[in-house]
Amino acid sequence: MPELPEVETVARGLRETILGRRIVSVGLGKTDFIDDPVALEEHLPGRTIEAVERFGKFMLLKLSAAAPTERAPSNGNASPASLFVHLGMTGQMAPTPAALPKAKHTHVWMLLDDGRELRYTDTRRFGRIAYLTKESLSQEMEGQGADPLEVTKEDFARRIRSRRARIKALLLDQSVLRGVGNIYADESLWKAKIHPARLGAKLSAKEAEALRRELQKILWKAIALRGSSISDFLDAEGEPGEYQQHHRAYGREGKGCLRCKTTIRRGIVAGRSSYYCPKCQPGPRGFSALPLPGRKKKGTGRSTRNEKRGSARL
DNA sequence: CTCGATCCCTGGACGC
DNA sequence: TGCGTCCAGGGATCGA
Repeated sequence: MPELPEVETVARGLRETILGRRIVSVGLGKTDFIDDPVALEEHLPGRTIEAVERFGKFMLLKLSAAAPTERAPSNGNASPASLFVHLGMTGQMAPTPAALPKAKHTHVWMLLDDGRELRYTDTRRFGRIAYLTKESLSQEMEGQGADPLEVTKEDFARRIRSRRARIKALLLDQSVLRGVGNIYADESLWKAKIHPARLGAKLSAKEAEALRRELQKILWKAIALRGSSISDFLDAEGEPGEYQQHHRAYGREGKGCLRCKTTIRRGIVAGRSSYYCPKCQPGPRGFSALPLPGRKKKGTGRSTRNEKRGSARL
């Protein structure tokens, strides 16, 4: 699940390896999840990758204006443009020698002028890749929330404490903050001792500021460790990150809290699994955790279908 | 405004 | 060994 630190890691890797390269041609595999695959074939060839930027959870490969020669004298290719890349859950983007066989689920490959191919693979196809003009780019950008690495105390408090949604939902909402996903939301809430199901408006100014600080510290540290590799995240060099070894809450259901030894529990907040310490992070009234995936003992031992709704209404 | 439900998609884990 | 089911989750969308 590439979140901000993982996407930043990929972007840094791409900056080291593909800047200045020209795209020669584009090949397409399965394209049913791509908005406009033809635009990739039409508008990418001939352009140089001049910059790689990260914005929240997505990347922008900034492209030069295409040379106005050949059979495209001067159509839409005359202006700079961008290649938008969102890795979704399982997306990977990496340059590979063109001679090497393509990995399964390689959906887009861009032949570069040095004989490598910039390949986009995405097992589950939750990602997104699109050619954007200046206009469609600015349309993408509007509605994006604050950069969590840069957001000020005042701005963060305003975005959180004025809202009646659960804090977890707010952290995940890309129009509030761009780049935070399930892992770093849970990690920062644990560190700041705030229960994921609490309402944004119910956080004190002090709590909101603690959350902002911990979130920033965690994100910077995760970037330094090249992100978390929990399922299949690999950076542009095909290397996993290391931050998963530092998770304090995420994925630790049933294990002891690293501060107080209380058993870490899991509940559903904002439709997502949320891991928290019931003692360090006191929950709002009525919130109940999912039953621990326990031993099967009496009867069937199978938990029933409706037990899984461990969320709770406030 | 906020919520849950549903869909998209594949692979890994698990029960039998 | 194999089959069925559940689950992971970012984001869009729809109805309550």
